[in-house]
This record gives sequence, C-alpha cells and structure tokens, in this order.
Amino acid sequence: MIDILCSLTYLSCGRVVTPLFQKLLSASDADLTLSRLVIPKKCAEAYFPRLSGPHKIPINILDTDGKEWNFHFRFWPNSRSKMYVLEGLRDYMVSKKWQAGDVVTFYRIEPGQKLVMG
DNA sequence: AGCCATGCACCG
DNA sequence: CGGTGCATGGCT
Repeated sequence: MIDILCSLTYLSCGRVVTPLFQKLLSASDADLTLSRLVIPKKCAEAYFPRLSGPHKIPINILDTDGKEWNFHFRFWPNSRSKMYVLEGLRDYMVSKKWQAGDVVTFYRIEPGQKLVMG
C-alpha cells in the first residue's frame, strides 16, 4: 500500500480527482473466486463511507473511463480489530484483467466524495 | 500491538 | 462442495 500526496489530477475521462492511495494486488486480491479486495484499514476509515455495523453497504465506484460499478463495502470482525473489504468485484476484475502484482489506484472526485478505482 | 495475506469451518 | 464470514499466523 502506498500513500499518495494530495494533488488534483485529471483522468482521461476528464474528471478532476484527488489520488488517495494505491494498493499492490495480492494473490487473494486477484483471485476471481473470491472477487474481493482487502482495503487497508487506515485508507478505508479515511476515504470510504462510514460503516455503522458489520453489514455490507452498496457502494458505487467509477473506473478511470467513467463507467459505474456497483460493489459492496463491509468489514470483517477480527480478533479485536477489523478488516475492510470491497466485495463483488468479479466482473470488474475480468474486465480489467486484474492480476496479482498489478497496482490499483483510488481517487476521489472533486468536489465530493465519490470514489474512482483504476 | 495489530495489520493484512490467506487459511479454513461451516452453512446452504 | 463453493462461498461467506471469520480466524490464524507471518511479519513489522
């Protein structure tokens, strides 16, 4: 996981975004059967919607082409902590040909808090 | 201390 | 018997 300095950026689709963080995809992140992405805890709590309990919430995220994707965001209770995951990525992973070792970058559309993943 | 990659029990 | 939902353990 790599933190990024906050600097406004234009995506190829024309949107103005702030880069938030990147993640190097692990083998399990890239596993099509699991089709879920572990979100580093500090990034999840800083940039993702607040979760009031251990239930998934729907979350709409754009890719860098501006296409909308519907995922679910939740955490797993873990012995005295939490692990945050983004679920339902199967179609996205197939479409983007995600592989372990790839890097995914999260952005926030400015102004607002809508997320972009690409 | 505790994150996070992955193991794995158990439920349908 | 494939996936969910959490546990485990290597690592820092």
